[in-house]
This record gives sequence, structure tokens and C-alpha cells, in this order.
Amino acid sequence: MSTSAAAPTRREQILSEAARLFAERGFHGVGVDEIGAAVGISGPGLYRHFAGKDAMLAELLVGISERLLTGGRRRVEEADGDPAAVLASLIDGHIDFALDDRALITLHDRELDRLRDADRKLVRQLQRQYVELWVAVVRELHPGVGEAEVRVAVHAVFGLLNSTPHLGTPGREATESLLRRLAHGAFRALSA
Amino acid sequence: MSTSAAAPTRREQILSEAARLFAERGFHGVGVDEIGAAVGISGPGLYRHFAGKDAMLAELLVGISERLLTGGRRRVEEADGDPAAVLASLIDGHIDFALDDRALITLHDRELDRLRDADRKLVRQLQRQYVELWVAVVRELHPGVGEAEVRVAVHAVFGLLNSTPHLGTPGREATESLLRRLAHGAFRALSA
DNA sequence: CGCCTAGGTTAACGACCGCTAACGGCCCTG
DNA sequence: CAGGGCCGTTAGCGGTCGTTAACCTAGGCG
Repeated sequence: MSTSAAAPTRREQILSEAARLFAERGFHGVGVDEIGAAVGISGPGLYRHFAGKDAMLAELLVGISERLLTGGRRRVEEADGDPAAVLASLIDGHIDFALDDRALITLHDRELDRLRDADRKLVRQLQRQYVELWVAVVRELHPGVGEAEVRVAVHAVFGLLNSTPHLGTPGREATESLLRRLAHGAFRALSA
Repeated sequence: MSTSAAAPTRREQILSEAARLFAERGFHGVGVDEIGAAVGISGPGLYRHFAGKDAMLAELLVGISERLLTGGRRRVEEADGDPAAVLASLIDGHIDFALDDRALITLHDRELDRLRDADRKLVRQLQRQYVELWVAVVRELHPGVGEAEVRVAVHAVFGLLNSTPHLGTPGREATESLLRRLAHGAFRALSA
């Protein structure tokens, strides 16, 4: 394993707490003093680890987008040739991500506009590539449906899967299987 | 007609522009000067119409929640007795709302925590009642499914329908019918 | 031992922001 | 025509926030 670590480094602690706070109260609603306090240091001590508050948000959003895209690509390769299996795997992966990192999911489509231009463009590009993964496989499964409609449907299913932050989960397993069924049901209705 | 007006009053102008700006850059990311400039007056002139920035957000969120709930109740009454017709009507109504007032949909689940305690409780209560409308009718249609699961499904479909802000609509009619199909497909998969 | 680096601390600055104060013009009404 | 809301304006206050500066301490190492 390359990027996994047993004990989280200080940088990772900060990122994790910042993600939680940003998701709870919004980027502008959280002060650097609060982020520092959440990891036991106070205020400007954060600047030993990050260039600024913007840099934390940027690293979070770029990281999410990269992880989503990388995981998606791996799943497409693993189930190559069988579009139905690819789609099922993409759905499962997205559900895992949504349930494991609710805070990041929230940030992902909420605070994108707070980034500097370069970072925002990078994140947008990664997001777009991730969407293309889904669009390609869904188009294989529903050849009669136009590309624009498929794109809308993919975004809509993202909205469905990303709704997890709003609900008090009634058991991880049950939620997982329920979301899976709902997502498949939505796609199934595409060319009905 | 009681509340409709031909020419928008200044208050309504302000609310409309504030909604747009809040949705674009977040509540904390928009200054009162910007809101004023958007309606042609500048800065503190807003205080002739609202007690403060918080009051604008409060009125927006309470207004959305009330309109959603009122519209939902009306639809339940109109199609009384036929659960399938009620659900179809609720879905259509929610789609209309999502497509007509994207900015408000965005605010609705993004800036709730910026409200004063009393306002937040009111909005939460209205939201909960609206959800209950959906849960009741979906449970009638899927008697075998537990209440917690139905609630999750309803929230998930809200996420699906509210995904409209993210996409560049390819024609209002087409988007409307597409979202309708996806939502029905998701619910259909509930007890499969 | 002496020193450098890593990772903290507190103080303070400059910018911004929400809001109030004080003021003025327009228009309607008696 | 006098007066009073209504609806603006500008000036400025008080607080907060991101960031920098200056300083301190512990630990590894030649």
C-alpha cells in the first residue's frame, strides 16, 4: 500500500477537521482559529502546514476529485467488456464514497466556487472526466437515448447518491443496498 | 389571485437578487453592498426593507418551505384516494419548483444552518411536514417497506430532483420529462 | 556542546463587513 | 403650502478574520 498510513500525520488531521467544519458551516463560516482548535493547536500555527485557508480547501477538493476519478477508472478496467457490470461497480464505488466521506461529498459540490481559478479549473476537469466514465457506460446500455439526456441522468443519480448527508442512516448495510436499488431503478427508467 | 403581483415590489426585487447571490457565492460570501448594487441602490439602503442580512435569508427559506408544503398539501387533496396519482402529482410539482427556482432549491439545503434558532426550527418543521406528505403516499404504494427506508428513499429522490442546478438544461420540456421518469423509476425499485 | 530545523506560541496589522447615525429629497395629503 | 412618511444617500464605528512578524522550545546531529 502506498498512500495509507497507520497514524494520521498532522497535515491529515488538519485536512480531516477542516473538511468537517467546512461542511458544517461553510468555507466562509469557519475561522482558522476554529480549525486550529479542532486539532489542538491554535490559529496561525496552521501556517506551518498550509499556505493559507484557501490551500486547505483546494487540497481537499482536488483530492476528492482525484480519488473519485482514479477509483472509477480502476472499476471500468476491472469489469471491462460488460457494461452492466461496469455500471454496477461504479454505483457501488460511489455509494461507498458517499457513505464514508459525507463531509467531502458535501464540499464537493458546495464550495467549488471558493477556489482560485487554476484550482477550480483542475477540479472541474477531474469531475468532467469522472462524469464521462459514467456517460460512456450508460450510453452503451441505452443506445437509443441522446447524450445530453444521459448526462442529465448521470448528474441526477449523483444527486440521489449524494443525498446521504441529509439523512440519519438506519444501518450502513441497509442504506447501501437501498441506494443501490434506487440508482439502478432510475437508470432502468431511462429508455422505458 | 391574492399574492401574485404584476410588477415586483422593491422587497421582492431584493429577495430575488439576494437568492441568486447567496446561491452563487454562499451567504457569508455576499456582502450587503453587493445585494444593494444588484437592485440599483447601495449598501445600507437595504435596511429600509429588511432588519438585516439574516432576515433576508430567513424570509427566503421560510418562504420556500411554506410554498413547497402548501403546494404539496393541495396536490394531495386534489388527487385524494389514488396514491399513484398523488405521488405523480407531488413529483411533477417538485420538478416544476426545482426548474423554476434553482437558486432557492440550492439555498434550501445549503444555508439552513445560518439561520437564527427560531427560524431554523420553523423551516425544519415545514420541511419535515413536506417529507411526511411523500412518506405517507409512498408507504401506501409500497406496504412491505419499512418507514425508515421509505424516508431515505424520499430524501434520495429529492436529491435526484434537486440536481438541476448542476446541469445546463437541454430544453425545459425534455428535462422535465426525463426527471419524472427517473424519479418514478427510483420509487418503482423500492420494493423490487 | 552548539546549532539548525520543525512546529509551536502571542501580538498585531490591515482589510472587510454588518450595521447605525445623520441627513436629504420626493410625494402625498390636510 | 406645511408637514410627515418613505426611501434613499454618505460617513463612520466596532468587531471579526486571514495573515504576518517575532519569538520560543524540544530534538536530532556533527
